[in-house]
Amino acid sequence: MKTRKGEQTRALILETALELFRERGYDDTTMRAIAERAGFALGNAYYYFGSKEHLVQGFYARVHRDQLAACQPVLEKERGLKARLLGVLDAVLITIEPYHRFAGTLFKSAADPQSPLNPFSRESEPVRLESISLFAEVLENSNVKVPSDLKAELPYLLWLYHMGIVLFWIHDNSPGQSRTRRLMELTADLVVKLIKLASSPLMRPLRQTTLRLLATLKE
Amino acid sequence: MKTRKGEQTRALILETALELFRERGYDDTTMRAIAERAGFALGNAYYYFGSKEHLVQGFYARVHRDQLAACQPVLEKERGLKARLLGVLDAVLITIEPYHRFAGTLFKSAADPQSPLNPFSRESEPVRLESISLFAEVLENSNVKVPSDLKAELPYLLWLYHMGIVLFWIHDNSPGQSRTRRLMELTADLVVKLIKLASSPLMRPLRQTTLRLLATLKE
DNA sequence: GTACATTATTGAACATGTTCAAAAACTTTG
DNA sequence: CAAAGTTTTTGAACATGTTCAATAATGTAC
Repeated sequence: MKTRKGEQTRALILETALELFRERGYDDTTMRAIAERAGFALGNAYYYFGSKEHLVQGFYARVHRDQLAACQPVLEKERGLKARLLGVLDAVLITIEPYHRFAGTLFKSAADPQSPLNPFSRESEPVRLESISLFAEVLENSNVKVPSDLKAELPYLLWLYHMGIVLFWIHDNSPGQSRTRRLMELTADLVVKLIKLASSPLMRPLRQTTLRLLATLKE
Repeated sequence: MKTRKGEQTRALILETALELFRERGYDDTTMRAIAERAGFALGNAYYYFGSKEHLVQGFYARVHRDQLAACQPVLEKERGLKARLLGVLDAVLITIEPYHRFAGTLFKSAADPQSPLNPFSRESEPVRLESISLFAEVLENSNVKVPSDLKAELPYLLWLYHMGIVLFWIHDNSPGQSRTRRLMELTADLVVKLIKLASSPLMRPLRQTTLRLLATLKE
């Protein structure tokens, strides 16, 4: 039956939750507070979201949507790899910025291999794949040529790199997370140089060894 | 006053906790169960350990002590860097093996920047510094020569590498965590080769750039 | 040994995530 | 529209981490 009424309540609960997450962080946002502000009984929140953590999956999806939108202009205009990469990273940081306080305690659960919030988990797969394909896009329409063996794995590697930046951002307490931005600039440059270096025919043997290692890791 | 009685109770509670962690994992070990099996009232556990997480600091200290002991023979005998490195990694894996189930849910908290369990936190500093100095030892008495600029940072980098291995181990559900052992072999070889490569005078400029980046990251 | 101080221990209370059976609201069917 | 079925909502109950004031045990000083 899945009526419109349900969808509305569901959306309202998620909105309220994100609002409270921004205001007080994860731990200090109680399920009771969410239910109360949304105007429902406690149990109702659990009808739509199986647990507090499931609310965070909603957060992921929401944030990814906003990131896509935020980096579109740059990806349409720019062709240089570094500029495109920075465009995406910039979009990511801008989108998650209001949630900095929230992100710390969130990553609690995210690091647990059993948790559905883990970026490598099956539950996170949809968002993860979408995110990886965004980096494929970054690469695809840039003016940098990479050999096909590397090209296949590079989007995933760039996604990993981007996760590293986000991890650093979480720990970054400098005003406005300025250190993360510095890191972003420095490493983006390095990453692009490294890609060009690794693409050289001279590097083929080392490149293939490394790619094989990577394949082993991914099962 | 800090009498012997107190120390005994404290030790008993920690022992019981580790026992239960091994048996049922972290989440399924309730503070009540620990208190009950140790033969005390619930509140008493909190007299000695401020929270459930504080019990984990006890786990860290204990495990580090065992690791030191386990790798001592290899460090006294071997001089080759790869063998010494593998000796330590092997000791680490052997020591934490009974806690594999526990480690997953544990790293929940460990990833939270605010949590005292975070390996980078101030509370973890004592154990962290001891662990880093173990890698200094690995390097110091090996037969590999590294330039002094690199030598200063290398123990920390090796510690990071070792944390990466442990992180992989946590996620590794292959029987006996055999994939982690394969990864260990492969990467230890790579790491040693990389160290030798980075030590070459030709690599000085790139090495220094990278070290400067690292310094920036560490504040 | 008695009085005092410190350390250990208890048990009850509280907050919060989660579950669930029952009630209410809504939709479909005849 | 009434009956039957489905979705939504409620409120009370439960488990567990945590706190705290009260009590017991232990040590110290005279």
